[in-house]
Amino acid sequence: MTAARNRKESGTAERVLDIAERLVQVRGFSNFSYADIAKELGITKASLHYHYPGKAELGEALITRYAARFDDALDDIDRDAPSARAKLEAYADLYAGVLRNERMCMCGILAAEYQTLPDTMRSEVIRFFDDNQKWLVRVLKEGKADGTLTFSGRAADVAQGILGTLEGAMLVARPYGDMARFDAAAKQLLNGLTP
Amino acid sequence: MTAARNRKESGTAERVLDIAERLVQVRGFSNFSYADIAKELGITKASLHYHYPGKAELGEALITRYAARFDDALDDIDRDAPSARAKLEAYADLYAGVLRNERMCMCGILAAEYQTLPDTMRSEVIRFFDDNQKWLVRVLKEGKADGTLTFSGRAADVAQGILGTLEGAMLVARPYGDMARFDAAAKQLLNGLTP
DNA sequence: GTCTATAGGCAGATAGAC
DNA sequence: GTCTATCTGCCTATAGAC
Repeated sequence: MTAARNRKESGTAERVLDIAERLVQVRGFSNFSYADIAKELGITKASLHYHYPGKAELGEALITRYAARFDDALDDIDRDAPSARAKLEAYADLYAGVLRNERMCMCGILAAEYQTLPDTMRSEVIRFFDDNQKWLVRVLKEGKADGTLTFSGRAADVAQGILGTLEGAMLVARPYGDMARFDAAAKQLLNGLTP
Repeated sequence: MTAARNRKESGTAERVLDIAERLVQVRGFSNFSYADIAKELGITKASLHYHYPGKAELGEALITRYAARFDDALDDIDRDAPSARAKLEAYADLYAGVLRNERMCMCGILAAEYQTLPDTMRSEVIRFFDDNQKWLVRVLKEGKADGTLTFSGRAADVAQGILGTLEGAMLVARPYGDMARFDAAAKQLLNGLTP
């Protein structure tokens, strides 16, 4: 692991991901092309195939990086948030931040396209959701312990509910272009988990 | 309005919609083609253009029929359900029935593709959501009156929350192929609204 | 690493015969 | 209404020069 790999080296491969990431989150995976990326980056389509041989490989790289960053964000929350309840708020804020950029959660939009995705991408989408739920389960249990969260039923079910609710809130709020819509949903969700 | 229009006349135009509807709900609007429909129906692509001049017109017809049927289903619920709470359960069951066929709500999947949809389709998607929320607001108010539902905050916000939660639960449950996942989310949602 | 050039396929769409 | 034939454009992908 070189120092360069730890820094934010913006080589071409990384810039390709930056552009493709936005395109996926706005239009969906099957609604952007190598031509779109090439045009924006100022290189040719053929050059893109040097970095990512096919669209499937590009897609895998996109999810991998996205999931890793999300994971880092969850670590940050664990470090900084003073309570389980605060962690959950920060978690909802992650989603809000994505929506504020007029994007959908990458794995949320990929879930909608799931039936047309290559197998490798499917597995990564599922893993993203599973990892999120694992984190949420831990936070829910912490919240029950520290008294900042309350819920009935299995923590795993509640975690799945939280994930689905936030994904759904984004999905529906984005066509309206209405952040308040998402915020209201997030607030209700949190209220339902508050003692 | 002829008798034929009231019956389920399965002329070609209608059968095209049947096939396209399934394709949209499974793959998404931009992931099926006239060729897919033609092949399944046993006619040529060119013939499809006679019934629906372009994909945009086909898309409009799809949403229009879907929304009309959904509206009918809501009327049925209003007629048959004994309480507001029962109406809400029946509403969630509508979604469950779609998911059971391994489909996504049509307007949910179109919401994910929203940025790539023709304007006319966009308006219809929004209208579908608006109509749903209007119905939900009425049911929520009925529930407060008949004592079968409880909630705090504005009914409109709660209605939006319900819609988003169910759409999100479908979105995430479908890749897992797990109905139980959706059912658990729906149950939690209902529990949160039960006195 | 990036280019030009091109292949091969599929998309939505149209003209015109029947 | 449905057909054959065809068009134009975009897609992913590859070969090979620089």
